[in-house]
Amino acid sequence: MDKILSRRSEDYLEAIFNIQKEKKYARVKDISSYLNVRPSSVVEMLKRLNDNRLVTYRRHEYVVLTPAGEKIGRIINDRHITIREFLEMINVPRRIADLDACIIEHELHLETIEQIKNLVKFVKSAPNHPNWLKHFERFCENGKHECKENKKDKTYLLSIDREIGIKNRSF
Amino acid sequence: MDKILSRRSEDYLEAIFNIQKEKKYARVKDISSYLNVRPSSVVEMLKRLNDNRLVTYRRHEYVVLTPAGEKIGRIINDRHITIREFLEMINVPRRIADLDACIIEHELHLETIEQIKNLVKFVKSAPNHPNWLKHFERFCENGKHECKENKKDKTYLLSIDREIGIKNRSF
DNA sequence: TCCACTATTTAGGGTTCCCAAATAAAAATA
DNA sequence: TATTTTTATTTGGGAACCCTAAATAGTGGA
Repeated sequence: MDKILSRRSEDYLEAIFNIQKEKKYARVKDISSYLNVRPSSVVEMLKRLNDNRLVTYRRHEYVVLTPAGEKIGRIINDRHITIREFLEMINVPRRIADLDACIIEHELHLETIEQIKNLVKFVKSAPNHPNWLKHFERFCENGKHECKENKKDKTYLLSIDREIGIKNRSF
Repeated sequence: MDKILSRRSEDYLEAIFNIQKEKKYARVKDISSYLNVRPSSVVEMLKRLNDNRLVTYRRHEYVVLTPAGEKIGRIINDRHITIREFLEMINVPRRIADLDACIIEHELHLETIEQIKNLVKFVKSAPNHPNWLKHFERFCENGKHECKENKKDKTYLLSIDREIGIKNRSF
């Protein structure tokens, strides 16, 4: 399942996907203003996407995603959200997180996205979630772990070692 | 400090940077084989980079990075390493981590890279570093945190809360 | 019907990269 | 040094992608 589509095509699909969430189907004008390009550019792209069976497009009528197109639109959108969430989680400012998500949503291998998704879930669902983040924030500020090497840590660590089956920890 | 260079130009700078680490200066042939392109393509690019004062290039002589070019080459390479480290840390297979790093090393905002770098440092230097990773691995496998809600955890969490100044935790 | 809005076609442009073939220069070797 | 081999450069072209302005055509509401 190699990369067929240009990233720009994916942008269009994502745009249509998002527009469709609001209004049964997208019009050229909608897409044009969503992506900040001229209508003629949209029409050109729609033809391409239509040829690739990613949208159903008939002149002067409507544009809707085919199942294949919707799948891609959804995936790209999902990646966007995942990446943005991850970046925000590690304190990248929202605006930048969003911009960077726009870029890399197109580029990453499945495995990579999957792991980022896992990481986000991991941190979010951790029993000490808000804590982890606070901890990280402090680390960003002063480069140090704040609760290093005290007794309770060791107790805790050893208790986990036991749980997950590590035998010898060298502190 | 906006983006001037194409990602491909950055690839060339990174290539030259890496070649220079071995052999005072890079030759057309070296770059050509490093990037898997024909010599004529290299020459063309070298001219462009020379015009932009990113390399010093005289025909039939040598190619070296200018300070400006070296700075970029180093930055891109550094990003590559950072991103790859991050991806490997979250269990993306090495090959894929490397490929994806190749792509996104060009694209991200400074702030984003900075935070990824911080994250890697944070995890690596954590007192319970290998543990964190093991923990994450398990989570990837079964989607659950393995040491949830036991007493020792709570003790640990509260101890950290105290340290970083959180008042009321709702378990 | 006529206007205003939207969509489409046409024709063209720009960027970025790449390559093959011919040529030229440099290096190696006889 | 002369010749061969290796490397570099120039020239000319091309493909992929995306975008636009201007002219034209279609659609729906007043």
